[in-house]
Amino acid sequence: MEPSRTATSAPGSDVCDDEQRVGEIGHALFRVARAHRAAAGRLLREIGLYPGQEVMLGRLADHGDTRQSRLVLELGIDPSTVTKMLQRLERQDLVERRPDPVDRRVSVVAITAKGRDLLGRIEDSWRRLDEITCAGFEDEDRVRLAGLLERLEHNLSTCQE
Amino acid sequence: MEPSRTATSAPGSDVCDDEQRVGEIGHALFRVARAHRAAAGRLLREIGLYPGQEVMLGRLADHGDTRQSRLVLELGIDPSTVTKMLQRLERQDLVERRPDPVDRRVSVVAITAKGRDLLGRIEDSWRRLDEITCAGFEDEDRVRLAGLLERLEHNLSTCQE
DNA sequence: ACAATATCATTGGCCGACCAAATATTGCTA
DNA sequence: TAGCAATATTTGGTCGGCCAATGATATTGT
Repeated sequence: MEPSRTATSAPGSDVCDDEQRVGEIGHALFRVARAHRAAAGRLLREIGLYPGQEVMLGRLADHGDTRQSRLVLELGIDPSTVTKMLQRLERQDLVERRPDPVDRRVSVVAITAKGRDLLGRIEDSWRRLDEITCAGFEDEDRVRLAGLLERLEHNLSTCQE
Repeated sequence: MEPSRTATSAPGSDVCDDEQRVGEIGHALFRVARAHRAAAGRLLREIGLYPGQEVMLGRLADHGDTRQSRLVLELGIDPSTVTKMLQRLERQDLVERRPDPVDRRVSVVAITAKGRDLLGRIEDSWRRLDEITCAGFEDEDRVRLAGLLERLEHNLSTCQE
């Protein structure tokens, strides 16, 4: 979503500084997000993955067997997205799913050895991506940006509930 | 793309501060981007649009008749994405396309009156989104964030070329 | 004048992401 | 104990986004 420039110059109303800046952050965030995701996509494609899949694998590697409903909560994505992503990762033998012995509604997910073998390369990919993304940034810049992003994320997750 | 925590604790190597922070910005950016786009999606759905479409309409409103190849360059998205988005907007009578009288390879795009009627509501949507996204931000915060995002975008667009 | 190259847009395919609806199962309450 | 609510997952559909390939047209070089 990006602001239209015509919108802020409605007939008969002066464009003050506040109005001029509305949408500016959203505008910039949208463009950065798209470019970041595209760059991630290019790097991940080198190891046969798509953006988002590496997050899933990393999380499964960290936490071991996990039920899908927990993945939905902790990754913050739609249940159907989790199902389809896992189906694709399963097809590539990177994860395995099995029914819960106690609760037959539940699927439990685990990373496979093949999936685990990718973790090193995944780490290399996002390291390279961050080197690109934050080129020229001092530690102070990174800390400041991380703080601002955290506040944005908090604002956006609050509105979602 | 998000860093795996296991990755930074390789056997036999101490985890220093630098390593700990690798991927952190990318990690945060990924989550903020997703939440921001999801929130944009919800707001835009109220007026029958999808994220990205409002950028297209805004741009066409600002610049009048535009060839598709120029849209590709200025919006920074794939030609096939532009084609398909315009096809959907055309189906909704929000844009119209016609062949260039001089160069038969070229399609020229313009916003329709119906599309133009949406601009006010588009402006309302991104205004509301920015209010949510930047809740609690002082002007200084906004300026600082805008500057940092601009640097990120520049880094990411440089790597793409 | 013709061949080679470049440009423009489209198609097919895949993916993550969401929304809506459906199905199966479990838990809770009267 | 039965009925209902809640939970878990899946399916179908849509969209933006990219990659690869293709066809039509224009430009450039010989």
